[in-house]
Amino acid sequence: MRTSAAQPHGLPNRHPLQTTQVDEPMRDYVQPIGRKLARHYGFHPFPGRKDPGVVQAYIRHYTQPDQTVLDVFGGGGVTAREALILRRRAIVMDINPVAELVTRASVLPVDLEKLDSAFQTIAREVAERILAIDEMPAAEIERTLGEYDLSFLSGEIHTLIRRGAARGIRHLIDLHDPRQLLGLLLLRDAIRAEADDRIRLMLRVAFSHTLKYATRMFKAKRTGYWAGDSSVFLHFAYVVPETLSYKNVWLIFEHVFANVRKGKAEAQRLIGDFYQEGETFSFIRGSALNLQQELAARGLPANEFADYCITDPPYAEVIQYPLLFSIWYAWLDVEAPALEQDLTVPTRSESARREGISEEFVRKLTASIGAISRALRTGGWLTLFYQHSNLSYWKAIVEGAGEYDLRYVNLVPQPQNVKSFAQVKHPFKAIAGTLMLNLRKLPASVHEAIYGRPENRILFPSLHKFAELELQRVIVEYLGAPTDVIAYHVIPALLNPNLVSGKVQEAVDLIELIREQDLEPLGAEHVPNGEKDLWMLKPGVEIDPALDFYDRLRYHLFAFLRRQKEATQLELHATASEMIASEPHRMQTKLFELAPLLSEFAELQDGNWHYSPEARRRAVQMRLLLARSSADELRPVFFQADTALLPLRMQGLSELSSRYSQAVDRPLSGEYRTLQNLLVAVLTTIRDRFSSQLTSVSAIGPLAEGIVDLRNLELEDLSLGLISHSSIEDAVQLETTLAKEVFGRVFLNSGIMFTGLVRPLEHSSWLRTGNHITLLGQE
DNA sequence: TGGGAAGAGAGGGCATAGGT
DNA sequence: ACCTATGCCCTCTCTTCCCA
Repeated sequence: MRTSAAQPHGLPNRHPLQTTQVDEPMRDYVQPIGRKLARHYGFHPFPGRKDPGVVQAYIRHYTQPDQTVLDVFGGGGVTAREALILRRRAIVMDINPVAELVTRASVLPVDLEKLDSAFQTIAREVAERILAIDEMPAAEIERTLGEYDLSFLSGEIHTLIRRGAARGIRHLIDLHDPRQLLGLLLLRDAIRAEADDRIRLMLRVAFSHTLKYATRMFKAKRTGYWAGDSSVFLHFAYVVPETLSYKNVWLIFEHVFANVRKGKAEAQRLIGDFYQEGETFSFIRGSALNLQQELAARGLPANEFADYCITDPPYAEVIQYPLLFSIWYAWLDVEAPALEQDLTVPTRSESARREGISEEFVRKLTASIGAISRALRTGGWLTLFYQHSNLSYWKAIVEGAGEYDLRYVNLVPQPQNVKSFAQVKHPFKAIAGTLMLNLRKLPASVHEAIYGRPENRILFPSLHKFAELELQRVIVEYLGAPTDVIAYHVIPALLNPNLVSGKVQEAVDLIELIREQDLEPLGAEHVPNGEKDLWMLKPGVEIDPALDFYDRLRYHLFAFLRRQKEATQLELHATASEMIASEPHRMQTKLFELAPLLSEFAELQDGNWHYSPEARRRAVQMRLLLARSSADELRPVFFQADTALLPLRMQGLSELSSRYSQAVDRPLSGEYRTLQNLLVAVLTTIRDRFSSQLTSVSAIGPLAEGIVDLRNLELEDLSLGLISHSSIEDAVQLETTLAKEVFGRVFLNSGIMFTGLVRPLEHSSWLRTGNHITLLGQE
């Protein structure tokens, strides 16, 4: 046991580094906000976009305004935009010149009136001529094309991105129908004539966006004029469908320009005058491998300048970015980046595939992480998006990072709002989201003092380790777990990140193996009142420190009390102290009462705590309702409640909880969590504001009858038990207030449109008829 | 060992309804 | 007229699995 007698009261100081960074990593997933922001979606179809809500939440958590956020694989520029909007300085890097074009264009201040008049000028110049191409005889098109220098499209398309029907296509010029080609040339020259650099930049973004529709790779759908997609974004390859989906270049440009303008206006409104080139924003075109050199060449500080880095590295050869963008490089007349400087390795050799990991890629990725580490201040965080089924890369990243003082802290599974058709088709097998890898730049000793992890320990070097952690998480979070709960939680977790590729039996065997090693049932003599037996961790098993500290402490006390059946306050304090002492950095948090933790599985009688299966059941149901949701901040509010009304509310909530867990199986799971969070917010607010007037909150109507589509949740579905001497007038008044204040407030806070909830008058008439409100499970 | 079947993969956009 | 949420639709290549 570690002690720190040198410090007063035996409490160690905060770790010796005076950093401005938070010690706590992000621990929970973020509610994705999807594609509704015009500044990200519609502005440019740059592939690999990340959910802006996730990026926002991470930047907010890890930084303060005016601190510096770094992204060395900037891509479409989400990090840059969100950082500036949040008033953080952004330094963004990418090797791809198109990434620079899109990112710069989205954050630069642009005079929108000038932009509009520039568009009008171009329209006057070429709109009619481009529209007339559709009526032009083929021979005349050929003759006109002959006047242009088309050598910029003579480049050969790499075989790695040429697929299927596109095998008949060899050069970039083959990708266009002659009419598209002529239209694009006219448009390009008109844009080139624009004198204002920033306006021209915006027009070039619209032009590059136009390229998505103006190639033979675009396949239109039967419905709608713009419906369809280009194979570049659909398959990350050049695929040409059998039938040509031709659209006139001017009509495309007009359509696309409107979207670009809309996204620009939105970003500009939010960034305002915070943008200052070189001051609050820098874009560095170059390879992440050369971060320090590129910064130094621009007279920028190269080391220890960034407070936080969030980035989404390419993963090996999944997408061949340097090859995929060749059509943009040609049309935008920008220099293609050198292949050897790119991280992705353009190879598909059989041997590389069998080995499952490309050494060259790992070497480059590790070097990039080294460059990030040098750029970070000590104590700074690095968040990596990890979306790859091959765990070898994961291991390589974590091991490699340690060499640069970047140490693994934790990992958060992050669901995405946007579901691929693969996910819709195979909800339990396809990758359901991203893993967020949080690392921190700290010397090993400090890192261990804070996070209690030996530096050489890799969290998930194997499937076995992953399964072990998931199993521990279920047992620790839910205070022991019966067999079926283990199966229902751990197996999907194993299947979800695609670690076992549908090999359910293998996962089951693995769980069985771990169970034999690490778990034990407590035995019938310890199970009171016919309670289902719970699997517990064997006493010697070390609980993974990546799990939440309070969860672990609560579990520790739970396991102790379940063995002892009853214990004095003193014994429990001794047990807790022993565990806290093994993690001295925890002592700095203010001394807390054990009672709230204990009350989740025990009752106080005659000065002794007695194990109570009923208390555990209630607590677990609450945790299931609140578990792993962004409503985490609400959790303490619930458990702090010290009023006689709590049991009744718990009853209603428990029932709701079980209804909702049935609803999870329905194809709603995307919306399910949002609505669950919403409901928790509603109920919490009701509790906070109206507890003096209410005796209970429970579910009625469709909610009480069975599985219900949560999207149809309405005020009537919540039953409010009024104190007995309330008059009807009081009730109506209360409802009106609820509808206006509670649901209105939920709308404001969560940003979720839920106007259907506000129907006070109808609900009032329901009350006036003298109906009794039925509490669930009672008369 | 060969052949066939099935699985899986860096999402995205338009149409529509219903609201403001 | 405009905004927002929701519904629905869309690919082809390559690997792995299964069975003869």
